Amino acid sequence: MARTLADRQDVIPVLAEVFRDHGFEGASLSAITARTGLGKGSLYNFFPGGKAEMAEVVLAHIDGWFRAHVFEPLERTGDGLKAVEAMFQATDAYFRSGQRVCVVGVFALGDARDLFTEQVHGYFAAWVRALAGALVRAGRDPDQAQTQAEEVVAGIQGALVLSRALNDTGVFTRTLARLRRTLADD
Amino acid sequence: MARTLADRQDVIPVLAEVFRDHGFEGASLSAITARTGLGKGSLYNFFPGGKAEMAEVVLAHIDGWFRAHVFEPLERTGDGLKAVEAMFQATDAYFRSGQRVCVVGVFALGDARDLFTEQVHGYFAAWVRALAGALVRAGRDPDQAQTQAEEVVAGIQGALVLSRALNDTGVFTRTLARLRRTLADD
DNA sequence: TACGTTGTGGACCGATTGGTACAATGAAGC
DNA sequence: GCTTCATTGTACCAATCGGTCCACAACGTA
Repeated sequence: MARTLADRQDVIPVLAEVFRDHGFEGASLSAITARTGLGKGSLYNFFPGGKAEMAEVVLAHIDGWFRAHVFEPLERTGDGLKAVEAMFQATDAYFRSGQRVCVVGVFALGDARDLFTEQVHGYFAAWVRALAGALVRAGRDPDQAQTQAEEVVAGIQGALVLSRALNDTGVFTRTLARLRRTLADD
Repeated sequence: MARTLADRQDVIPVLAEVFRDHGFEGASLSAITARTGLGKGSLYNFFPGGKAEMAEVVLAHIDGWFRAHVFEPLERTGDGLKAVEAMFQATDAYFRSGQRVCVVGVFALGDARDLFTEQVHGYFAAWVRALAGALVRAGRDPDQAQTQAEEVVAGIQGALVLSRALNDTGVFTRTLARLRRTLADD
């Protein structure tokens, strides 16, 4: 029979979408096979640790994307407010204006949190910390920066839950607009 | 052997906690049996429609609690700001200051949303609508009321996600305090 | 061209799933 | 006290789960 020749790196974003759509438990190997086109021999060849390793790799991939596009720009852009604006743009793009949910958030609310405690914690802690740092560089005092960072990250997560529950991506868009204004005011 | 004699109404809150902790798919019948102490004969006697009916009953039960303690007080209390404050107190109590997550939010992010679309949508739509109504009675113009209601409900959901991810219920408490201030200002 | 290595797909495995069937037990009524 | 009915627990079912194993095919090298 004709065979797929695949590359591990190419599989990871597809895997991410399966976990995003279905959660950790809902993402069965048959759902993964259907979406990736790869049989178990290939999947276990790329990910000898099985499904848990697939999820770990997906979390690391997402963490890497956010590190490159959100956390490090927040940490390194001199102009704090510019950094924050870039964060909003990257986040809006990543979540496709509310059309896709946050895998880490999905994992946080389920049994997967117990399996991937450090990755889930680390992702959110890094985001809050990086954003607080940018706000401090924008002139906020540290306590206020921490409070606003928490508000923004929680606000984004909540908007994703509500958007999906109400089937209305406008909720996400309006929330980002409001959070932008919140941070612009001083 | 000794048998449990159970009442359907008593089982529902216990079922709710299983779905809250594990999500819809993660809540296997064996997990439900372990937590409720009931075998399948009893579970299927109470819930002939099986697991989907158990989840429906749980969602209806939660909806009923929120209707009684949150949505209707928001709709019926003449003093809009008093109603809002009561909502915050009830919500804080229900989520035990961030120690327990929102079943409906958990379902919203997973495959269960597709099974329980109307219940998930209805719960959040009712909450936003009731809160917006109270804010209008408190003197906000309707657009502002709607925006603030969305902000609060999304904020609560986001705080639950972040609290659980960071294993820090302080996030929830601080978020409620901030949302209270947001609504108190005019 | 032949042989060895690597990657693939899917059959098969034991375990668990949601659900069904039914025997046993307890309660209620006569 | 006996009979009937309701509730219970669990054996059993087919299906699916995550994972293992292996035959086969393709590719690379001598």
